[in-house]
Amino acid sequence: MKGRGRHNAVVAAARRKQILDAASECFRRKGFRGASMMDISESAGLSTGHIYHYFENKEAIVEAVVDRGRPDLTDAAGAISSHSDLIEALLRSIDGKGGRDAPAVPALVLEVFAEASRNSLVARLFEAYERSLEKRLEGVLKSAQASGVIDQSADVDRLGRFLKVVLYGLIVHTAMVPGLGPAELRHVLDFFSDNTFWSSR
Amino acid sequence: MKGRGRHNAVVAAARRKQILDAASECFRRKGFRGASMMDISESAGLSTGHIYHYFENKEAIVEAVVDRGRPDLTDAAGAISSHSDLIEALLRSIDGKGGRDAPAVPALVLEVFAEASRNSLVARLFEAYERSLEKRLEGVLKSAQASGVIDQSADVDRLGRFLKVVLYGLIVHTAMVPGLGPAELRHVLDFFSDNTFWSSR
Amino acid sequence: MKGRGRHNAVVAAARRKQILDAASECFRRKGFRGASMMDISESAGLSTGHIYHYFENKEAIVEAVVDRGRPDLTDAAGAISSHSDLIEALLRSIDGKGGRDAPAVPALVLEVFAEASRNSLVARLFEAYERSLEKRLEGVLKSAQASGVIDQSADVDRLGRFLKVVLYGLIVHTAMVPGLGPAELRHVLDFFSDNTFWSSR
Amino acid sequence: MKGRGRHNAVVAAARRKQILDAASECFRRKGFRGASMMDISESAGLSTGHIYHYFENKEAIVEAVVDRGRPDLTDAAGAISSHSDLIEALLRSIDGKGGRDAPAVPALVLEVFAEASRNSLVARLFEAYERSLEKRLEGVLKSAQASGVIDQSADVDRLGRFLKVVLYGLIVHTAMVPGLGPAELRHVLDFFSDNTFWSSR
DNA sequence: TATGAATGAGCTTTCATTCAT
DNA sequence: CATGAATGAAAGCTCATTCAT
Repeated sequence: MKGRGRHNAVVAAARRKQILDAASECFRRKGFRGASMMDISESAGLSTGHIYHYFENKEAIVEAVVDRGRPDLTDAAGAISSHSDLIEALLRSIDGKGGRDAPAVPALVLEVFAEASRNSLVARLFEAYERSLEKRLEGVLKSAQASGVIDQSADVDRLGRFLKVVLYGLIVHTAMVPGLGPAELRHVLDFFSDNTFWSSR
Repeated sequence: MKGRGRHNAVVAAARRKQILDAASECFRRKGFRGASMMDISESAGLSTGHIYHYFENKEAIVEAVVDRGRPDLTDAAGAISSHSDLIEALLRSIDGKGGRDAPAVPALVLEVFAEASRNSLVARLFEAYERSLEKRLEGVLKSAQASGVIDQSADVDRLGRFLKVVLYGLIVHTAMVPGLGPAELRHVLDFFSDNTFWSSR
Repeated sequence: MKGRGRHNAVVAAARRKQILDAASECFRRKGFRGASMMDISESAGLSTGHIYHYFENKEAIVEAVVDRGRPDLTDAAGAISSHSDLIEALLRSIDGKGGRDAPAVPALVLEVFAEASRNSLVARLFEAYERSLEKRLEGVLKSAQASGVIDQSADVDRLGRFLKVVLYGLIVHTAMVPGLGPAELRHVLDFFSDNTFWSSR
Repeated sequence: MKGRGRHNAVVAAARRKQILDAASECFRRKGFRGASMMDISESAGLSTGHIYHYFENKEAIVEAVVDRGRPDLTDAAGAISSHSDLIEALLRSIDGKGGRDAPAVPALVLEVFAEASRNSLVARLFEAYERSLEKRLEGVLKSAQASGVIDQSADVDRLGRFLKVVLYGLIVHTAMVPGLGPAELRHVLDFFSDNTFWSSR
């Protein structure tokens, strides 16, 4: 029974992921309100009713999707020993590579931005998102400062706050301009590095 | 008949504004999809059916709301003779003071960002928004360069592109963080001016 | 005042005709339910509200349109001295030339047929239509019998009843088959005359 | 799963029939436009929304109702060995006994006639109806000719075209005159047989 | 566990009718 | 007489959610 229980738990986790993957894709394409439960169930390959075994309602799915989009902190502390490392680390914060369970697709993040301004639960989740992002930036910047990429005298807190805003802007920009790849994003960030406080160039 | 016609035109324009004001508020609070025609009509103080005398359908209202949020270019060319002037001009681009018929409320702009990625008409209007913003920034930066606030050797184009991203980020930030006022925004932008290419500080 | 009164009556009659003409056309194209009061008012070239000065409501317009479509009896008693005369007289009963104030356009008559089976007032008007048609046929047939075109021994009553059914069928056929002109209709009726009771051929 | 699938198919077919029966009755009483989806759903005994599991929209219901009213051809080739047989076969073409899945209720056929002149899809279905009727008449007449009921020299094509018109007229007549039973219809058709080309009387 | 039939509230939109001007 | 702004009651349709199987 215990073995079966554990097996069930594994299957249940897989089902939840299956549903959240489908939901994320639907939300990205149609928005939280535009995507119907049937869209999601068809996309996930199971029946509409079955979804309600894993999530209480649509709202719960939205929350779960928003929640797992939060940036992961574990791998962020990689060594930052050059400009390139820094830029790459920043880019990873928005291109989804730095996500936890799922890529933080920009178009979906925009949806979260919009939803957060009217859904208090999503707003709270967004705050967690923001905290994660700040922590991550702090880690990256301190690592960069430790290796001398950033000048010792730089105000890392202010720099972090500014960078957060820049990353938000990049998320918007990436979602809106279809063909925007990492190369173009790097150009924007390069400008940033050209005109500042870096110790070694 | 002519007098009546003119009177009607005036009243009609007032009604349209009345509807768009109500719709903007509803959209801001509930989103484009979440706000119902009844929400809008009640908020505007007229019957649901009556709205259809002024707008063909809900989509047309969305378009009109999005369209009138586009930044105005006319007053952007004020003289930029100091850092403060520049920062103020930039802030005006996002706090709605620089709008045309209506303030570009950040939360509403977020809605536009999200909607643009799936509604082609809104996407086109967003492009116009982006062009307006670019033009406006170009004007501001050239004015700043002319008066020596920005160094002659600065690459105004790249600077403009970067600033656009920063402004997008500020819009997101402003919409998400409730108590964020001009003072805090100025702090973020101050950082920008501290670390760059300015000729006179 | 009296002169003005009479003038007003003339204008009023003209307005009513103007409205009924427009309504007939709209009803023909969209059906009684499908045509809106706005369709009719636009087509008539006056305001929606103004129509209510001349007709109590839409129902009254329907009735008036149905009523004036009733075949006219006055000119039916023309001499029937040959087969051709007879066939032409019958054709006139359905092609609208025999109408009173307005042509009995087949597609509109179909609308009346359908409406009559559920609208008791239209049903009563249809009965009047049927009586008129019967009277007309009786007149035509008696005239034909008087001139020897139809045999004296023919049962004019039964023949009339049969012809009425044939005419209903022709109305349906004419409305449904787009290119159906008088020539084709004559062919159908010719068959009728080929195989019957005519005294002189 | 398979058993359930088959069961579902059976239930689904029953539901479709249930809906179409209810819709036919509603359409007959109120017309295609006059009958609302709520009328139909209440009459069918299920919820409004549920109907949309079986039909894409109201238009699809109209089509299905019109389509299944088309005369069936399979049983039309019964032997026609007497006048009575012929008359009965013709009557069966309009009284619904000769229909496929559902009786072709005259009042409903009138609705189709009227609708066909403005709804292109119904128009196409009506053409199929007309073809079916023609085929059926052709079969009946050839059978009658084979058994000598109709003279060998008769032009069966022209006769068929004429009969089609007569049948249309009878449909109109039947729908309009409430108490019209088979007996009266037979009288009208009897007249037809009295005055023509029959070989054996 | 899994299905999808079933519900009913709510959506956008249309339209006959009224009425202030 | 004449207008068309204004109303509100449906209309067709969608969809989150429930539940019998």
